[in-house]
Amino acid sequence: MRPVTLKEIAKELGISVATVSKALKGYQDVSPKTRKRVLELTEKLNYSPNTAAISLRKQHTKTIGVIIPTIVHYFFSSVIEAIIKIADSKDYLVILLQSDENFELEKKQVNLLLSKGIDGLIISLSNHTRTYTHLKKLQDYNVPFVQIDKISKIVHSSKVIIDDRKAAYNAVSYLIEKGYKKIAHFRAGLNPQNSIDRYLGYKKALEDNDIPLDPSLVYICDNNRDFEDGIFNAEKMIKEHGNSVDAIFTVNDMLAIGAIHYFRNNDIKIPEEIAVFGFSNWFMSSVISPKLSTVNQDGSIMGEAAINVLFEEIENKRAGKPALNKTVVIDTDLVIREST
Amino acid sequence: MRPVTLKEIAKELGISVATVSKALKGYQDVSPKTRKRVLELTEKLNYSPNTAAISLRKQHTKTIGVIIPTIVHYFFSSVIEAIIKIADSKDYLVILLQSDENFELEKKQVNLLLSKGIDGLIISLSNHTRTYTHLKKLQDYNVPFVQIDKISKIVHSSKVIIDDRKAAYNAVSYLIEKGYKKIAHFRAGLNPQNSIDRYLGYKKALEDNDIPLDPSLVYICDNNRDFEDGIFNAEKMIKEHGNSVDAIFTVNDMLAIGAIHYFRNNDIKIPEEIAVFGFSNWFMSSVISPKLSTVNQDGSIMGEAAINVLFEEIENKRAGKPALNKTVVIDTDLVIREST
DNA sequence: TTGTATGCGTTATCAC
DNA sequence: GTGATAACGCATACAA
Repeated sequence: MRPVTLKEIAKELGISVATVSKALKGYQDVSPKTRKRVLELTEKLNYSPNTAAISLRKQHTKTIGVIIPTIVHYFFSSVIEAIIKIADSKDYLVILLQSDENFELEKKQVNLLLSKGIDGLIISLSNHTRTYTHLKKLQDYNVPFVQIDKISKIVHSSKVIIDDRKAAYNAVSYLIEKGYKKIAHFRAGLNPQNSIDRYLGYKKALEDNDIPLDPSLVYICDNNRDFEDGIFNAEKMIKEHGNSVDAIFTVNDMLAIGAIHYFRNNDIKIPEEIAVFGFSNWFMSSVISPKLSTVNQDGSIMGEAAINVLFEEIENKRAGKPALNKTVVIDTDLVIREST
Repeated sequence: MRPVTLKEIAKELGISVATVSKALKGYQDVSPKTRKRVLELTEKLNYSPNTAAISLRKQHTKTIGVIIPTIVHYFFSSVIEAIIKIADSKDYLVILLQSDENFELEKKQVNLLLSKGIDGLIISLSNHTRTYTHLKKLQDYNVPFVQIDKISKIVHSSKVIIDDRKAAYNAVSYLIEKGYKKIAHFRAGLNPQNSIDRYLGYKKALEDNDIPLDPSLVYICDNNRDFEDGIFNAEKMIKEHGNSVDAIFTVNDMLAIGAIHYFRNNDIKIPEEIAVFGFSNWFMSSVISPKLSTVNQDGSIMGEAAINVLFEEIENKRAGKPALNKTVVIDTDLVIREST
């Protein structure tokens, strides 16, 4: 069985394709009687228009692309879920691609999506993205896009982010207020903007409280195995600093959980001997023991904001106006649990 | 800037569209000189063919659909990741939809995808799907699809599943061998095939070891808040049976983790006083304390199998052959950790 | 070796 | 109120 087409409907009814089309679209210049016949038959035959033909004709696809570094990730999958839900409710479909933190792949995927003719794109950059010709290309072709979470500040586009610096600042300030003095930081690689900003927030909080920054307390965890990295660096830290460190602020929850894992296995009490503060508020962080204090970063809210901004941009483009290039900053808050 | 078309290339070169098209497709009946000119110009102008036009012309879209009950879920997101990766490597795009365990939505999404003209579909049914006209419709329109994980046995299609019954049987048998005698079961709702089969495996293992099935030890957890459900039913169980129960086998890890949470908060020692055996091997299960024994169910492997079978079906259809309707059973194994 | 013509399914313009 | 017809961009059978 093949999908029924306008032509077949028209033939069956003994009228022209044009009339059928107009009847379906509710044009006023078609007689009620004809409209009724058309509607009945299309209903009966379960007609649904061919998307490719519409895309070709109307030059839009009603689909948007989403490129994300990793899908199996509590935060990102929440983002994706929100995007898909809202897109679906507006009859947009979403094509999901995973860059795998691989810049070349990311570039290829943008091109793929471009040739596919998506109506818009939501993208979170890989950790290794340092050139932006692929994003420029989107601009050249006038494809609306919004960067989320891991963004490039120098590319002009709409953005949805959290204020990483401020969030980190707040977390570390909280630790200091609580009386912790020697606070280590487990950061990610040198490149991702997130990692930089969270580090900067950490640094600023120390400065503002007259605690000198000790570079030997900053551990770079960048081999993409966060849990193991957390264990590894916790061990390293204890070797290098004994039990003098009284708190750690980690760039994400997984690293924190790895560290907690190490401390528990080595009978180091949390938070008595060392406090641990994470970042993201993964579901997991409320389930492990001790429950992790962390920065709450809500994926659903970010996803929702992203798709809404994207729709605004699409709307805007349709109206012939220039891109909005707005930046939405999502609120974060501190979730204090047992680990601090 | 608009994407360049064949027509423009042809005009620029002073040749016909047909020749350009053929040159690009590597047909032999075009002179090397012409081909070279075409290739150079398309390269320079960054030509990439319009997907809608190709879809319309060739009656395929090079995209497949995926419908999943919940995206934010370790197992399913692993499945999705694997599907996307392999699809991407074969230049197929994937449209992802979430049914949210909602049957009406699932139906609507199948129709949406159908009118979109996907080349194939991978679907995992919602817990509330009990009629299958939407799947039949896929068959009517001859759209290859494969059911995964949560499937309907009565719908004929390719399937990728695990042997839930056997896996559950093995888990419970292990518990019995270990000496546990009064083994409770936290199951999911009455409908999903998974839940039924795991229950059946549990039951069979008891029978084969001459342990009478005690219906009061089977708890139905079906309000979609697994962690809380685990806590709630653990409490209920203790109230009803005191400390006479010495093990629980749960239909998924989240439920197990909820139960563990309750036991720890109430100073019930695991596994000394009660053992807990989960199902799925979520990442989390190796990170909590005590580490959870569980059935390992690998999402990547299932995703990979699903997309490969789907491609086989697509290939098959293209060759004009009838659907394969093959069933792939993915191996599971027991991961024994600290909770048993 | 190249070009012409046709059709994929739909929409929109314009004539009737 | 209805119907040809062209166009969207591409691929292909056939003619030249």
